[in-house]
Amino acid sequence: MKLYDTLTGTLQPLLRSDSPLPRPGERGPGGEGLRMYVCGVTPYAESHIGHAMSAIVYDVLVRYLRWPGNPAGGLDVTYVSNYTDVDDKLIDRAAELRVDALALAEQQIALWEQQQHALNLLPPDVRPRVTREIPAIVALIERLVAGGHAYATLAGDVYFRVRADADYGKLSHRNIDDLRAGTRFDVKEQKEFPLDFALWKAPPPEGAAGEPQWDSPWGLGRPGWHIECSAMAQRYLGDSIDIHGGGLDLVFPHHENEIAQSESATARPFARIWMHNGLVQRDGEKMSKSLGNVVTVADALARWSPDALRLFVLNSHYRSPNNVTDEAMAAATRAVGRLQVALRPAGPAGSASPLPPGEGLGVRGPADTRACFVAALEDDLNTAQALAALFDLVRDINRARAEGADVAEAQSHLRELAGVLGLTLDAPSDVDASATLDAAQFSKLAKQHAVACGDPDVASTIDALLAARTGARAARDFARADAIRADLAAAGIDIEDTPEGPRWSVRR
RNA sequence: GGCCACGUAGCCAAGUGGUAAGGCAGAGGUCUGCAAAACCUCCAUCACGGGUUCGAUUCCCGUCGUGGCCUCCA
Repeated sequence: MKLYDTLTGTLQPLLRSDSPLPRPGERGPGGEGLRMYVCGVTPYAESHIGHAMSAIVYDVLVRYLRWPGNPAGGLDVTYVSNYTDVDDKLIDRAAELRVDALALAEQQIALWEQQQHALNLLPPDVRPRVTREIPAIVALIERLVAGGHAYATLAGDVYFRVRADADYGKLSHRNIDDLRAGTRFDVKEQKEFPLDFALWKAPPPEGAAGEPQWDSPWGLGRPGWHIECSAMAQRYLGDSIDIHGGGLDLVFPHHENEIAQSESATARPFARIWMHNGLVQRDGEKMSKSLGNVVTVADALARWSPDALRLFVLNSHYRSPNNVTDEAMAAATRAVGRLQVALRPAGPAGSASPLPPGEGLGVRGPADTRACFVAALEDDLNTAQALAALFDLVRDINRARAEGADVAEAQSHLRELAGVLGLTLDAPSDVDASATLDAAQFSKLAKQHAVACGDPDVASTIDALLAARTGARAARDFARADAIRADLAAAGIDIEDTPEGPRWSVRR
């Protein structure tokens, strides 16, 4: 598999002959498999669809790498993603809300974890939090100070010495002079150099009201923004990792500073591949609080299914910006429906197909679909192309089924490949969905059409109405049949007549 | 001001030095009592202007436009 590496600006092979990676169940030379670290959220406010997009991208990468169907035969991946639960924004936000900063973080983390589950995101193997990693962070800072890469000030802050890092700027492809020209710092801080950044922050002179703080060799304080990721990646994955991921907006300064810290401390390459996902836009504009166009994960889940959201994300390349529009989301919703329809059982049992499995499946067939799917993902995780292969298989399945062929095998391929992308394709049960509809409205409909129904629940009422419609059709009373259908449609129930009888579904 | 991406059909969006996947929408057809679903067919010359090349949407330069980063951000 090749992935685009921000550091070199090129596609890099993930698996190199000089660094054989272990298979599932095996242990690598260092006792670890493929090591992947992804920068998680700062839990100071509700997560938005940008966080969801990022999480979905890395989720698919992990699923694919672990999938036995990939050319490497499935890899043992250790996936670490952090929570930065101590941070300026978090402290400011807590002060605004007059709540405890750590409590705010706790609450937001709980919400986001619930949403991650709803989004069918695999939990990372390790979810470290800054507040629980202070010793590792302090140890790393001490190491940097000892090596001359950092210095403490009289105020009790510790700064990273950017000028001591010869290749500072290599990840974001800038040089110190360009960066310096753009600085807007007040130089009242006791920095040696304007670009030096904080590793450890002493409480402000006016007092650290409500700020979390810990003891350290430099006095009370808290970690700076970037050091936590260096420390946590190192603790859980080692000095050198295989993949480091995050949003494109983290390239500078966050990842630039991480690479500076980690490599200054260890003198070893920090990550083999730096992966960055593009950012979500809303109607062509950046999502931001000031524009008031932030779509939270809760908003998104209320409007669109997890599969639709995921398909929307995967329909474009992970490095491109992804523009969320109502129209695009509606298209994704319909597309998910198309995948679901292809997975419906072929027909009534007993009408067993005379064709052996695999026959009649068009020119492509499941094997070719798999090959296209794999080739697409091998090439820098081209999920859009992988999806195209899935839709080709959908067409083949529908066509073959119409011809009476046995499509069960092809369907299981479709289900498996969709699963690699994290698509569940489980349509929520219509009976369940109907429970949320207005029962009174439907019983009124039943009365209107003079249909008797013993059970008051919506699903039973619909079944009774449908039975009446079927009777009307048999009697060629199409006016009555169509009136029932029209009234159900007006109430949000769609009807399809199939060889097995009428099928109803809740319109979403 | 500095750095960097991108600009493909009505919309979303892959991709390639030799005339462009897929999804949604639309048109016609098959099926259906009529629909729906499904299937078949149709629907773009790739922002604009130069250049390199036998040939560019794909490479180079410029223009315009959009977006990102440079300060917090997935």
